[in-house]
Amino acid sequence: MKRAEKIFIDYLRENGLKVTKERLMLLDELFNTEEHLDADSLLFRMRSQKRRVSRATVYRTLDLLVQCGLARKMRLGKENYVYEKVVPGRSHHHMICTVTGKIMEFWDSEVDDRLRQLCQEKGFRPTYFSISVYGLSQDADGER
Amino acid sequence: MKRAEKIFIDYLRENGLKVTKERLMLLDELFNTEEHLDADSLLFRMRSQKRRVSRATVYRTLDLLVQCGLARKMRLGKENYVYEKVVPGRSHHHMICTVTGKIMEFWDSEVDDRLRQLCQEKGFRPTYFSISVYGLSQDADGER
DNA sequence: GTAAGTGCAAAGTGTTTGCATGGAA
DNA sequence: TTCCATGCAAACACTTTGCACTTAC
Repeated sequence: MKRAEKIFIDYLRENGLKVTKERLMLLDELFNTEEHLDADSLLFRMRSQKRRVSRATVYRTLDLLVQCGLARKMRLGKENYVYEKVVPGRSHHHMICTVTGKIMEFWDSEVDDRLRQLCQEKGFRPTYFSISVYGLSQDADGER
Repeated sequence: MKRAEKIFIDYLRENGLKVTKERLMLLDELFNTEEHLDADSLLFRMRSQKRRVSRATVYRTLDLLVQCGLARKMRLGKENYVYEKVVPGRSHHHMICTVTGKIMEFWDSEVDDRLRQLCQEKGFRPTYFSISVYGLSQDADGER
């Protein structure tokens, strides 16, 4: 069994919740994509594989995945929420191209360390940092 | 006339738009508050001063203010958009307390410089950085 | 006088919820 | 057999839009 699946199942059992095929299918789908997904894209991906779930279940399951730490829920400048799997040791930030919509991930310990230091100076206890850099990716230049 | 008002009026004239009392009142109100406002709070502040405008006009005017660079539109983890005035030389990021909802501003050239450098390495041309640090502010500790 | 702005209410959007039915434990 | 989960549709919260009337220019 995959690591994430174990975490999810343990979480469900510990909380008196049920392990359903819908929940496992959604977990699987989220972890099989590298991209950031919104609820609708996830729903569409499920349907294109004939793994039928309702939109409500998608939202409810994504919530659970966030609660047990397997997913992250964000807004990246769009109107809707996007979700991404959480992989330990793979924390990262985003560069978002305002022309193509493309999202690049990056991470840098120097930035994170400095932010942590600033928090300490202000007496703020950080849970997590969300950095979104908006601008133009290389491939967008031609399209302007 | 205040700097922001001049910018706004110039922008309107240049674009064949009209300078209305509603638009000026809203600009004034936004620039008279230090906080981040959502459309409804702004509407409420206007009403409490008997400066009557409709909700639609609030949204439409905030849009204009964003377009002419006098306001910034963001999501800070909440469901709705918040707006803040843009004051030159006062760019900043946010620390958001997940318990009290309190928002602190901060700015640090070291972080910004490092981010700019990272962008350059990736061939990304940044327009702006949005950093949201979520966590607990000092006054939230007692409430847990 | 004319084009643009306003307020209102209706329509949109993305997300959440109530309820009857279905399914895991 | 007992709750919990699901699917559906209705409800929601916030934002945008169409339209008749008003106002800046």
